[in-house]
Amino acid sequence: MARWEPNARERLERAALALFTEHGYDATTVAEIADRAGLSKSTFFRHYADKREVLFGGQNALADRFSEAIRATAPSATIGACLAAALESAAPAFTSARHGLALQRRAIIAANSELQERELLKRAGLCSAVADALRARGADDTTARLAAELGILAFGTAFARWATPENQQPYAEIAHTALRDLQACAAALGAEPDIRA
Amino acid sequence: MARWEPNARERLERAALALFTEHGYDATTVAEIADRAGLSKSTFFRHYADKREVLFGGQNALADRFSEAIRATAPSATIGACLAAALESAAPAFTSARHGLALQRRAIIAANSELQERELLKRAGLCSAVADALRARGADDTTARLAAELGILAFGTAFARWATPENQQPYAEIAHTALRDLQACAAALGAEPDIRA
DNA sequence: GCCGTGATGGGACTCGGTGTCATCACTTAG
DNA sequence: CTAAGTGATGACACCGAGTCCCATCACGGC
Repeated sequence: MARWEPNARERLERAALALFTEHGYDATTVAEIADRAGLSKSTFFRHYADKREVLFGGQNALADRFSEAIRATAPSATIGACLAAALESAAPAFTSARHGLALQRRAIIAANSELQERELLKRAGLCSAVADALRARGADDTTARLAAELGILAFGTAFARWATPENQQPYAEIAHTALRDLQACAAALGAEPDIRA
Repeated sequence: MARWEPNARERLERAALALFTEHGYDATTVAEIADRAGLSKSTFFRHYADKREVLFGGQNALADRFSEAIRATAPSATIGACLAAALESAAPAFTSARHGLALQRRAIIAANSELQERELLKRAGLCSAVADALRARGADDTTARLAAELGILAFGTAFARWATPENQQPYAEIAHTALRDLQACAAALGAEPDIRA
């Protein structure tokens, strides 16, 4: 595809991660990122719409994975099974090899609210992708939205637990327990006496 | 309190809402907003940390209302009742008198992803406020987080239904049904057979 | 060897956002 | 009544994100 050095995006992401970790997100200039990647500011913005976006390249692929995983489930599968399938489909992105990078990225985002906003937007994107996929299976709107929210909540919990310095457990296991915890919780809340003021 | 014209913030918010509606968010300059409000760019940033923030002044107050409403519930109240109390406490902010402004604001935000990001951040703030309040009542972490997420989801649904041109129903009723719908849904999802891949 | 295509670099420009300093309105002490 | 103090403001300079436009260079096909 690309000519010259074909790894432009990858180089930019590595450079950004390194500089953000070294000097912080705010203190790092787009020009500096581009320089370290051997590119120019113009080229950076040709690859990423935003300075923030350089940290969220993978997030976009996740939405597709989730949708596809749900679309691939048997028509008889329960909604819970669909969510489980979606969360499992993300496993390849969270191997132990990427654990270090995930920690670095997490620390950067935690230190900057601009980046937290972007992460929430990406998460909302995941949410609507899942909800759409569920609706396509025939779930009604409210159920699809709630189930998607639940699924993404479980995903968020699982990811947060996985991306911890002490963690040694593989992502798949963590995701599984997170999902079951939430299911139990939902049952308990749903079983409460009717809500009256 | 303030001297000169004491309505600086209010004037800025009105001016911003008007200009955003007229020319769009992106095409409106902070200097233009300040001009129309009879102030300067410097003063704008003294009142709002951000250009976006001028649309989200009320959101901060909501978090306090929610926390306070939950803290004020009887110790015997169920979690569902706490959520209901929180959502009801927001009613004064959503009177029919403010319906028009809410519609305007909603349209502006819907047209700009920067503003959607900010709204998600504010919503996340509401979420952790509610979760904190529930934890303070003794709820365990997972339950508090899920319940808060559920409550804010219901709030989001209710607000979306309220802030519609055709809507005539008062916010309180809408919030009540949104909450019950979600509770029923949670029960259904929780009652599903155990989640296995 | 020539030309089209596409990735790149460079520079000019706008605007959001920060920081500093002077100014003005109003208050209070004397 | 005046002088000092306080707080909101305005004017200005400055930096960096993001946009636009145009020149350039590498590679493939002819």
